[in-house]
Amino acid sequence: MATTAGMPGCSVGRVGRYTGDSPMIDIRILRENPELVKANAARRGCRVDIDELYRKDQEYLALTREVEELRAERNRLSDECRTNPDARTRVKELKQVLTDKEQRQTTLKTEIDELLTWLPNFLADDVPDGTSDADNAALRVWGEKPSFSFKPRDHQDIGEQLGIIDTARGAKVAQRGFYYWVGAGAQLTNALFFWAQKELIQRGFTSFLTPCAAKQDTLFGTGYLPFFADQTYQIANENLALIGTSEQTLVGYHADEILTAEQLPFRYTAFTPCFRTEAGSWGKAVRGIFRVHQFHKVEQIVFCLPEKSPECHEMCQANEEYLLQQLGINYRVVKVCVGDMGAPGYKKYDIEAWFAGFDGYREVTSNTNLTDFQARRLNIRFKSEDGRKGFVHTISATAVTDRVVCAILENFQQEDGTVIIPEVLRPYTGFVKIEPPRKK
RNA sequence: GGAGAGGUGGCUGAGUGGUCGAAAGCAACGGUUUGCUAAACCGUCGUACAGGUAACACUGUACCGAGGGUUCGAAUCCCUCCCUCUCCGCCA
Repeated sequence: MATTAGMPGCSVGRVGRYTGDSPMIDIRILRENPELVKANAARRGCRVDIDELYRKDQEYLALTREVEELRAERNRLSDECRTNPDARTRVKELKQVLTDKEQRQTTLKTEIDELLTWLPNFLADDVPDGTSDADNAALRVWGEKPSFSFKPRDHQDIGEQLGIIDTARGAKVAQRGFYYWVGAGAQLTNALFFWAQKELIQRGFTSFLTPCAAKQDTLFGTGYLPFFADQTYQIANENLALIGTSEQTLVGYHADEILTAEQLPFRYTAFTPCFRTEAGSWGKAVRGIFRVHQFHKVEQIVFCLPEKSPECHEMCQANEEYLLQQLGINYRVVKVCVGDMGAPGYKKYDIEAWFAGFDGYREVTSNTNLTDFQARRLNIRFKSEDGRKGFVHTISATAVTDRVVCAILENFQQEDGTVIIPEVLRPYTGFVKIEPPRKK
């Protein structure tokens, strides 16, 4: 997805839980090395004026020192009032000066926070330059493309012919962009999701069923606000949105908590629907159910110590690839370039599976190391026995989605119109192939 | 949806205008005693930011759900909001 990062001034209202206590990025980096922040923002297409931010922060710092001194004086005088009534008049005078400065301080803080809200995460050294998915760096390919003695159909055609995908009724009942899995299709999809969770649980993941709605603070904390505000379905009359991914509810799970360092990493998985408005994506990949308003996903989330996040990122990647390998789906791994990565990301891999009907590779999963970006916003810290403290790092990775089912349909279709079920899923489907409905 | 109760430090729980960043207990940490464990006793024990230090120490400010108000001074009084819990009703 193309990034829309960096739209300062595009107000999303009073968004987020951020009250100024946990900077979006470590504000000390801005203070000590504004050029670094500036270069990063520039590379990521973030339009926040870092010079302006720096100036405001400096003014804020100086003003804060003044205000604190004045308050100290006020507190001393207040105390004196108990024995010396004359002090009252002096305090009153002082208060006027103080109030003016405090108001300026509040204004500055608000402005600074608004700017900080839009600052993107830093980038890993090896993130490729580029502006779109065309610039992603191919890393490796696994498996072979299936060969066909006929022209393979895409999942839309297959789904219709087998009667297992119903987009027409999805549109009738909900809207275009919603769909039904029907019969063997629903069974196959359920099988995939159940199997994927089972595999992850065997690798130390804890299984979750999470809320499918989350409040603004949670979306803000996970970085979906303000950066992807137009992607979320807001629930009318509620401070709630439908989740765009269980990442939001799984990472938010530990908001405002201090995790025991020795117990990390925490590995979580959940299966949820994911709701996205896909505003601004009209005309892109509309065929089939590749880009829809509701899809389903088994997610991997990791909370870990900062120095472990690259390792955990690779661990999630290995899990994703393992699942596709077990399914026998040919795929390639790409390292996502700057322009194709969301603002919260530090480093991201996508997996693109082969889609025989589409005759090309298409994104099925993604895996992002967010470093401390979410942890700062959500105030998720760790503490170790030796007293070390800090913000944890989080990894957010797909395990499987409906798109993987689509890849199965396209890659394992047969000339007779049936689809062969990958072996690992057969214990969960109870059948080895999907056959067309009998003609009456 | 109807009725009520309440939000204080890791937990329990005092605290109705200053000496309260906050009693007490528990938990935790350090120590003494002990053949070991337990117990007992002594001590330490919130967070963030700014200043300060080689690093500690230390100093200041803020924080008792959130925001605003009254006051020289607010955990404490007033207003608004949020949240949680209990009971009743309905219900997968």
